[in-house]
Amino acid sequence: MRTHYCGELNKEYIDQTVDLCGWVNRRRDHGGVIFLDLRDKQGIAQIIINPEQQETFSIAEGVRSEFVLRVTGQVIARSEGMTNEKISSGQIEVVATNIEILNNSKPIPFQIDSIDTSEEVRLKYRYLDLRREEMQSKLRLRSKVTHFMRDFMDRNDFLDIETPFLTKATPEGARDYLVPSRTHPGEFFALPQSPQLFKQLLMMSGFERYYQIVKCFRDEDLRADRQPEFTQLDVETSFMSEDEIMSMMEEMTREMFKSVIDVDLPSKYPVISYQEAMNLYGVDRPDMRIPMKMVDMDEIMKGVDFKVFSGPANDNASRVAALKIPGGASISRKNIDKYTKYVGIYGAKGLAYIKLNEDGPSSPILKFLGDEVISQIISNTEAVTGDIIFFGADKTKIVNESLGNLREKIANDLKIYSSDWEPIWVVDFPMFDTNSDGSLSAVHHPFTAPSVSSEELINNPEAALSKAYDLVINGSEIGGGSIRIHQTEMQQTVLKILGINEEDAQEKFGFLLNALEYGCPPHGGIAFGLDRIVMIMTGSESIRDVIAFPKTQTAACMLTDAPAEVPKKILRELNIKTIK
RNA sequence: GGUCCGGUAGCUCAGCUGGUUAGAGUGCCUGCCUGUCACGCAGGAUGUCGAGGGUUCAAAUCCCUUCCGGAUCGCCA
Repeated sequence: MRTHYCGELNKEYIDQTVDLCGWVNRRRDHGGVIFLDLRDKQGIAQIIINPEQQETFSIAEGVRSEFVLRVTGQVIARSEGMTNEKISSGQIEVVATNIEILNNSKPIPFQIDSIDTSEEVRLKYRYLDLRREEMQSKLRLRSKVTHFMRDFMDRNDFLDIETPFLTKATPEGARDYLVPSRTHPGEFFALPQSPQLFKQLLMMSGFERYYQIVKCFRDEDLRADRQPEFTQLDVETSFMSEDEIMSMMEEMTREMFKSVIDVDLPSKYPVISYQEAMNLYGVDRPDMRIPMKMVDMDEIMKGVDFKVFSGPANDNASRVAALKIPGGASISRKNIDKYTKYVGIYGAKGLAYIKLNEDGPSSPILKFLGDEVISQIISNTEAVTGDIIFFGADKTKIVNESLGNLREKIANDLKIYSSDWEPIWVVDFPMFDTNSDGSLSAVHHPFTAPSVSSEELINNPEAALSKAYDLVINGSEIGGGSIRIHQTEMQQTVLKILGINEEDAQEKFGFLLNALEYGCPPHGGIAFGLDRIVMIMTGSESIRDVIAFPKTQTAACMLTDAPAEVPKKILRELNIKTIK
């Protein structure tokens, strides 16, 4: 139907006769001459209709926004002063000799070239929202990313193997999405939270290198960066060490950033331990673009006559830490109140601070600390005039979370970034987390290998570290993986520590335990969050902006109105009775 | 489950210390206009003020409940 795309036309096509197909982006009717901006997937071209072309002109008079047209015309140069720098075809225009209306359009609920439409409306008319150039380019970039991933994995001898969506509920972890079985009354499949066990089984099957770009499902509350169904690049290898896997995945991400958005990531990504990340940045996914670190104040504060600080400083489960903001003395009282409120959501009871003004330090807590302590604080934080120092003093978890998140919030508010792109590996995660009831749960997942022997593990599980690694870019956890347990005894030990008895283990994933006994190779892998990668590459605020048809915060689809009730007859077939 | 913000014309929003017939911009419709590119000018139509209940002589406005959207804590191996 077409010979060219609107967006590709430029001076080189002058005098050519072209057939264009697309949507009417805008119509400008001057009475005697009509301009149409015709839009296709490549861009926009201006069509001009002169009254001499009587038939064409009368068609153009009836054309409205978003009509679908096929336009035949001649490319001509625009005369000086009439070019449009905003569009790629702005040097030329097309004189229409014929217009065919392929379809008309009702007036659309919002303008395609306007961004200020509520997300609610955008999602309801997602097919119109996706016509916007911003959305088109984000999904184009997403396609480039997946294409690059497949190409890289294929070049490195990885096999793309599909795993089931209808599978078995996993122990621990997130809430499962369930699918009723018609043929097994009262029984349910679970949609996979990840293909974890299947990819491990593929290693036991001898494929050695597996990958898949695959949907995962978790029935948990949504966030700006969390959807109930999301996509992973899932990878598993045999006979590769942690270092070998990390270095290969580094190469993958480095080449990907270069090829997709022309960004040069460092030739070697820095590595930080979980413990150090928590101490310095308060989070396990540090944003290394921010040139600020937390400074430990426990030693300095142990003896001060100020219980708010000395209490936590002398308690092993607590800490006192400082966060210096360069140039932060200009932060207003009002904003300090705002930040105090902000850290409150993480449980902090207050936010002490010292401002370093021209005329010396100023702070409501100066009188409690004394000159010597204050000068120690200033020297330890390397603070200078014009800075502000914030303090956290509480349970370690509260201090880390409040100062860690405050660090990111202030950096964003004040635009304190030392660079644009900073990847970092976080390693040496603990194996287990202690629950409120004293029981243990896996930090990564129950198949992650510890970096200690099974004797050491059972003797002191809380202290054991795992062979897990997360890749963090700009404070966003974009990938995580581990070396897996490949020996039955170790796997049983871990399950035992997690409080899963042998019977339960057999019932829940006996297949994996059995498979371990038939020559399971050492193996490990990683999974990348595709949506989050595309988010940071496109600078999107919301994960919904990089997914064609996303769900709202209540996990509903505004377009299709899913989820929906189903006829009683169908429920009966599935042996399901609803309570409500 | 908790906290916070929002819901008024197709869209974006103002109005909210209660008080005449609920406004603006934009879109839409009509007319005029031969160089615009967010064209311009003139005129016109368009509202369950998210829903339900309450207070009141009177509710978009105050109170309660509820639904929807968003941010976030918990949750997310």
